[in-house]
Amino acid sequence: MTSTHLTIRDIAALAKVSKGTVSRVLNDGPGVGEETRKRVLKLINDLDYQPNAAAQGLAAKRTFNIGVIIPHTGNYSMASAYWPVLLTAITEKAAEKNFNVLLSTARSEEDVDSAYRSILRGRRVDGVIVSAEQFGQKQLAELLFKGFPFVMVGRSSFIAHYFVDVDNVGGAAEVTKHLIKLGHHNIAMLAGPEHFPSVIERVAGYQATMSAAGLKPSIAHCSYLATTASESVKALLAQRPAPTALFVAAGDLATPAIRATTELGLTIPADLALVTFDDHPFYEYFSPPLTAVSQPIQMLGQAAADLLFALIEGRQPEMTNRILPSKLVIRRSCGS
Amino acid sequence: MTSTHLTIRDIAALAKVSKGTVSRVLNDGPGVGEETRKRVLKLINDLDYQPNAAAQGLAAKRTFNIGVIIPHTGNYSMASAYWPVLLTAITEKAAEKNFNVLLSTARSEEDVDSAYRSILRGRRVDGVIVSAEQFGQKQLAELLFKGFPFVMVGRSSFIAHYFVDVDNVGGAAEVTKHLIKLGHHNIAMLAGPEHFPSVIERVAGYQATMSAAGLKPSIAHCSYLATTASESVKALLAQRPAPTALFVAAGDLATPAIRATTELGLTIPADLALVTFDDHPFYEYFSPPLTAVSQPIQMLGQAAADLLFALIEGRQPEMTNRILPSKLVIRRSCGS
DNA sequence: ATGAAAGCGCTAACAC
DNA sequence: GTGTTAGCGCTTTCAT
Repeated sequence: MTSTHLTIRDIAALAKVSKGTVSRVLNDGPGVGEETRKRVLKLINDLDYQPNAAAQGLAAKRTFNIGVIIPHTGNYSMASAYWPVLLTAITEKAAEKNFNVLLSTARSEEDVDSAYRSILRGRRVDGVIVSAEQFGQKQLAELLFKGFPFVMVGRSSFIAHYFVDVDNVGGAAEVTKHLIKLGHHNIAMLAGPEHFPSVIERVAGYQATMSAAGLKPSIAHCSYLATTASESVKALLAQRPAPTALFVAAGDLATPAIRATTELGLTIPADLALVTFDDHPFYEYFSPPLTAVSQPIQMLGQAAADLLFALIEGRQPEMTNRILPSKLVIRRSCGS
Repeated sequence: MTSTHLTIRDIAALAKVSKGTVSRVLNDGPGVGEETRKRVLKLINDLDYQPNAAAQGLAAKRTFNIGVIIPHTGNYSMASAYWPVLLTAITEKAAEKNFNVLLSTARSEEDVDSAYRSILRGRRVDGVIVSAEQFGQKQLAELLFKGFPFVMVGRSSFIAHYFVDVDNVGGAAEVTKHLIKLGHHNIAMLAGPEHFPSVIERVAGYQATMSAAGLKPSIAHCSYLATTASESVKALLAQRPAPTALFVAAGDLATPAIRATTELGLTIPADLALVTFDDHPFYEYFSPPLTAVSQPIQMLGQAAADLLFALIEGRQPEMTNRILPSKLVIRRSCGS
């Protein structure tokens, strides 16, 4: 940036007013005559003047940036449309408010911490949207303690705060009911890591529905790594009587599960009905097309951003959270 | 943020040195005694002090942020793994350098302009990575004129500058050769909008290979909208003699093309061999599994970031661009 | 309604 | 090697 930039001084001089007045115009503040306001505004537009963000931030103690911290367990999860869509929705909401989005991808607990330090401690953002499951308890507690605006996507198990989430219990229950209605009695569930809230909720929805139908639940937990997922599926399917249906309760687990069934020589849906959580535009083209629980990802992002901006602007949100309904998209893998 | 923050003053006072010395320590500058450096560093660590980014930015004229402007033509392109993977690669490279990533998603020319204004004119970033195809000519020219560090992902047709790109010509040629080797003579190509450099290059690779083999090229251009893509495919396949192979030269066009063939009652690969550009982890599970040109997306992101940081740090990059090879991933849709 | 002036928390000369 | 000081470009009292 060699060229000398326009500053508020320049505008003030050209408009023959003080910097203070220009600042008032800039911030739509009161106490400026209609006459002068117009004159200053015209100058700003004509010269394409943009205030220096750092200077504004330093003086006014706000950055007009929001932070978004997203986890990515390996490259694989990038195959999912979840994060990109969420991020886009958030970015668009932010743009409406003239906010920018500062992104941090966190691969590990360590990354989470460094993201936290760099973004939050350096006061680069006015608020932050975080993934509950991956964000450390310690950092979360500090945010809460400091009263720093933040909202979680997905509820946290250890902290009560603002969050948005899909109705995991309802979604899982719907899947289970559908499978039962199709005549299945032995319905197995492949779930993610045990302590994750979303996992706990999906398990709860499944278990409650199974019990209500007098059926015996059968659950395997696994990490989000493809190999452990495949192993878990094989273990589930080795049980006797063999499950005739499999509920894959996490998006990243769908293809590993399919691979495992293929390796086992099973055909979907003839030998095994399969339903997965979190839909994807490509599932329609799978062999067979995948029945999936569609999450309102875009709405989750918008809701998270709305909540955050309410917090940032000091408005007390009416609700401390938003639980959005999922929708079961029935294709062929469940055998209907 | 109610709690009062630690500043450089506090550290200076506690260490019984001046702010200047603390600043030197902070920036690994010379002229600080080993003794004092240690003492200050310990204080910084113990108190978990983080300098205020706005103040640093204002004083030093650098932000430690880089901007990334990504286009998204509708929600659909978010199904592709392209942007998420690119973004992740960039973010990780940035994290290594202790830079943050400021994200702008641009849906339209208008968005591009507002992203530009807000990010660049406000001097919120030290450099920017942009998608050539979507970034306006005017803004690009201004960046160049000002000597502002930026690199493009995908080459621009109207501006010569630093960029990274996949070998579009080579990738398209490889696809075409493969199809010819499989015995096809009537190979049609579905390409994106005519004026996009990536499209032009892929068309060139296809045409050259067809001509060299004495075959007649047959190309349909379409927008990235699913409906126009489907129509173009139908038009291509209505030609006589009918094409026996279809080269879909853009990732976003693959599923619309498949849908069109299905609607036409054609079976892949029996009636029509199909190959697409830009691979996706899910293609393996399609019916039939899709043969695709895999782009080194992660490496593109890393290369772009490397180039940008060289520019930001004032090092003259050895190369003005990086063209990375693609890889043809053969599955069943091409009939091999 | 407007101007003047005091910072915001840093960096970078420049002294010593 | 270390302290002092003058800004960086804004916002925000406080006068007028």
